[in-house]
Order: sequence, then C-alpha cells, then structure tokens
Amino acid sequence: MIANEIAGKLKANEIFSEVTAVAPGFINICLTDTFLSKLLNDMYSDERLNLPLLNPKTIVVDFGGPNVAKPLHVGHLRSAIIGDSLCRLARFLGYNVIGDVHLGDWGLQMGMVIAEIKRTQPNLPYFQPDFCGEYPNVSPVTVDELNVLYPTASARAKVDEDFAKEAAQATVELQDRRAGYMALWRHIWNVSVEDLKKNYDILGVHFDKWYGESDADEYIPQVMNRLKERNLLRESDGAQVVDVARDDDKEPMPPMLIVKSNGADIYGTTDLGTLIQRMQDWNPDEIWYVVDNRQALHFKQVFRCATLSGILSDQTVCSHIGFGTMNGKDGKPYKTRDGGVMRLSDMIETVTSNAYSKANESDVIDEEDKKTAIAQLVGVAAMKIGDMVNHRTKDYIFDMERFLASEGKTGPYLQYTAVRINSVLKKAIDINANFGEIITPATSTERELMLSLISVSEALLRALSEKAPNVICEKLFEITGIFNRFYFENKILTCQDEKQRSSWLTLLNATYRMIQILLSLLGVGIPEQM
RNA sequence: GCGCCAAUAGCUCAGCAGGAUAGAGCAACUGCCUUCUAAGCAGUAGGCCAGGGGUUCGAGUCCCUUUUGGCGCGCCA
Repeated sequence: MIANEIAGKLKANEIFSEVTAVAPGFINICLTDTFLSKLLNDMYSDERLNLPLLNPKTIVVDFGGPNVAKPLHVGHLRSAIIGDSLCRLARFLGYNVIGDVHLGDWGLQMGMVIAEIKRTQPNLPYFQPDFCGEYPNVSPVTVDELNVLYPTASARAKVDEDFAKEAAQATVELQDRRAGYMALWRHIWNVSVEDLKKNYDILGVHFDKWYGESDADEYIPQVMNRLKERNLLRESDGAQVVDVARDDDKEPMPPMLIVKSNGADIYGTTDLGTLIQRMQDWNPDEIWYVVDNRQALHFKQVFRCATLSGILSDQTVCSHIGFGTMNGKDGKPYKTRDGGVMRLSDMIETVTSNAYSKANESDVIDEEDKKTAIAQLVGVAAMKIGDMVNHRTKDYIFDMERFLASEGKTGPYLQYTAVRINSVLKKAIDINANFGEIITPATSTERELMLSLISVSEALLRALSEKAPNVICEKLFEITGIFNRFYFENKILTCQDEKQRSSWLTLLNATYRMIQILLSLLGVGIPEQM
C-alpha cells in the first residue's frame, strides 16, 4: 500500500509524533507538542500571525448598488456587508482592491423623480426650457421629501399612463444632458448620496469609489462603436439588441437590450460603459459583481456581450457573486408589519435599540455613552454575523432575537468571547504579569485551540476562492468555542506555575489577535466591555 | 411552457476536490458561579441527508428521474 510507504517516510520527521496508515489509504499524522508550540510562538511573533500574503492582483468589487433617490431598504443589506467583507478579505490577503458602489443614478427612477417634482413644483427654473440664468444652489427637495417622492411617482406611473410617459421622456432628456434636468439631478444626487454615506458609515461599510451609472454615460458612444464595428447590433421592435445566445445554451438566452425603443439607455448598456471605464482606468485581473442571485441571467448577458464586443479582454475575469434573499420568519421576503418594504435605517435602529436594552442589563457597563457605543457595535455585529454565517448563495431568515442572543452562532457571542479574553489580558498587564514563551499544551483543550489557530490560513484561502464569508464565520465559532471551554477549565491569572501562566497569557494574546483579525475581515468590531 | 437554484435533527444552518462513525447552534432535559465578565461552560437526547434509480472500492456530495419550494425568462434595476 502506498500509504504505508509514505507513512514510513514521514515517521522519520521529528515534527510528527505519530504517523499511521489506515485503510483504504488514509494517513493520520500527529504533530508533536514541541513542534506545535513552536508554530504558535512563530505565529505570535509575526504581526499578521503568519497568515498568507498572495501575489498582488487588482480586483474591482462592484457592490452596494443603491439607487439615488430611492431610500436604502433591507434588500441592500446583503450586497453591502458581503461585498465589504470580500473587499476586506482580498485586501488583507494582499490584493489591490477597488470597491465601487455603482450607484443607480441614471435610469428610469431618476426620470420618475424629476417628473414628480415637475408635477408638484412646475415653476422651478429646472423645467423652463429657455431658462438661462443661474440655477439655485440649494436643493428643492430634502432627503425626507426625496424618500417619499419615488414611491409616490412609482405608484402614479402604474395607474397614470401619461405620467409614465413623461417619466420615460424625462429619463431620455436627462441622458441627453438637458441643462435644467442635469442641475436638478445634481441636487438630488448630492442630497441622496450624503444620506447613503451616513447609512453605510453606520454599518461600517466602505467604498473606494462612488461611481455610478451616470459616470458610465460618457463611455456609451464607445460601447456603441464597438458593437457597430463588430456588427453585433440588430433592430427589434424599435429597440437595438445584441444576440448573445449560443448553440449549446440549455437555458433561455434572450438577446441583450442595448437601446430602448424611445432612445433611452438601459442598465445593460451602462454596465458595458462601466466596464470600459474600469478596463481603461484600472485594467483589473478580476471584477466581482456582488449582486442578488436573481440577476444571474443579466450578468451572463453582459459578460457575453462584453466578450463579443471586445470590451473585455481575455486577461480579465468577470464573476457574478450572487446571493440569496433575506426572508422574514414566514420564509417570505422581509416586510414591515403593514406589508411594505422595510427601510434599512429602520432595521438598524430596531436592532441597535434592542442591543441597547441588553447592554443596559449588563452589570459591567456603567457609563451611559458607553452603552450606546456598545449597542451600536453589537447591533451591527448581530446583523452581519446573522447574515454571513449562512452561505451567501442561499436565502436566509432574518430573526433579530436569534441574531442578538449571546448564546449560539451569533455576533454577540463572538464579541463576548473577545471581550473576556481582553479583560484577562488587561488585568495581566495591570499586575505586570510576564508574557513568555508558549510551552507545550497542558491539556487536550489547549492543544485543540492551538491546532485551530494554525489552521486559519487554510480557511482564509478557501473563503477567498469561494468568495464565501461564512467560512470565516465557521472558523471563528470553532476558535471561540474551544477557547471558552479552555477559559472555563483553566484559571489563568491565578495559576501558580509562573512558566505556565506566562505561556497561557501569550496564547491568549495570540487568540485575541486572531479573533480580532477574523472579525475585522467580516467588518465586525469588538467592544471594550459587554 | 422553458430554464436556474434549493431540499441535511423539532427549528436555523455547516458539510471544501466523492473518503473514515454526517457536524454546529437553538429549543428540550441534567448539571456548573465565595476564584480571570454566567452575554459563559459541561452532559443527555434527537438523522432512511425529500423519494426512486444509476456511476464508484466508497455518494449528503457526481449523473438520471419524480415530488415540493424559491427564482428567472427584452424596453425596471
């Protein structure tokens, strides 16, 4: 048996205490305690805890995808936190990452809002075709007004055909850069983006670029040229389309719509324009589109069209990183009590105020402003871990109570473990305790903890290759679970054996730093106290 | 209609390229605070991996099929 032969050779290596070959061809390897503690000491002395650093690559991550003029709702949560986590992971592992929010700021929704403002405030200069003075530099609408404008307009368009036409026409004229509409659009954009930034800040979600569909507009002529050069455009029902189907397609592959029959661009067109901009400015190795699963077909079309037209080179790989729907406890898409779409800000508010109640029960936290800060950290962690503990491609059920619980696979559990470790470390520093060399594990739990820590690298590489933050979550729960047992079994600070205590303190420090790094990759912070 | 995705413990979910006795957490039951934060820990019980075929030395994992559910299929994004 080959396994026997290999096992025989491995036995000679002194880092293994035991190597046995088992049918039908497994080789069981045990690391010696000495080697294991050496690994831990090496890890401790390295700033990155010996976690891998890959050859640099440039990656554009397209995530967030909020719409200007439409309030952020719960449907935007997953793209934001999963995309943000993937950015953090890729960056940590050495990639050059450009996170782009890709605002929806150039489509029909803008026309709708413009048409609605025109309807309610027709005398504004933005609507006077022959106006040649200075447009006002104060926005005619506030965020709150904006937040109701779109729903109103959208509802109106469904029942009022004339209004729908006007909205469509306004979209075309905006895309033709009619001066008044551009000025109004800029106001809407500023007001809206300021509000978006506020919300993303609360979530701790960061974007490097605040580009949008409107920034792709200037590249549309290039898109059209490429398509024309390669003779890909075809007229169909008054619209311009590109056939992207292949003979071996099993699924239906409708032609991709490029120009609508009324002359307006559509999201596929702006996606192609955006791609030209990204290729030109950054020439990335990969582009990740962190967008809902339901747009799978759309991205297949865009990627195919981009390849056919030569917009995308062979060196750049585009992938759609799809994710499932966030559902309510009934298994249906999350709704408010009255059946409406829940605002993201309302959800964050609800979760953090619940987190506050829990912080209020704690007998450790004394000051009021501390409670608020902790509630913020814990609430966001609850939402993020509640989401990312699930594999991204699957739908999941949003259950605030479960996500906020301190037991179970939750954000608060992870944070609490970190807080406990930190508390011991702080006390150790207070009494001037020595942080010494990590010696061989004293118990099987301690050994397990060490093994768990050295296997983090593998988990990170897997999380990256699958673009799956849940792999990081799983690793965190493994480490914290083992640690909590270790913590219960051993009294660290009162340990009389000086060598043992200083070794444990170092191990605790390494464990804390590892948890801190892993949580940071998920965009989760650690409170001072809990 | 065509297609895509899913189905694992009462509930919520992991399960990597096919590999050893299918793992967590919650809920249930039994215990553990005069000692570093009990927002914690330990234990018990709970599975025909939706059904049926196939490929393989070996299948939760691959293929076919049935059922159930979710989603998509050109002028929204």
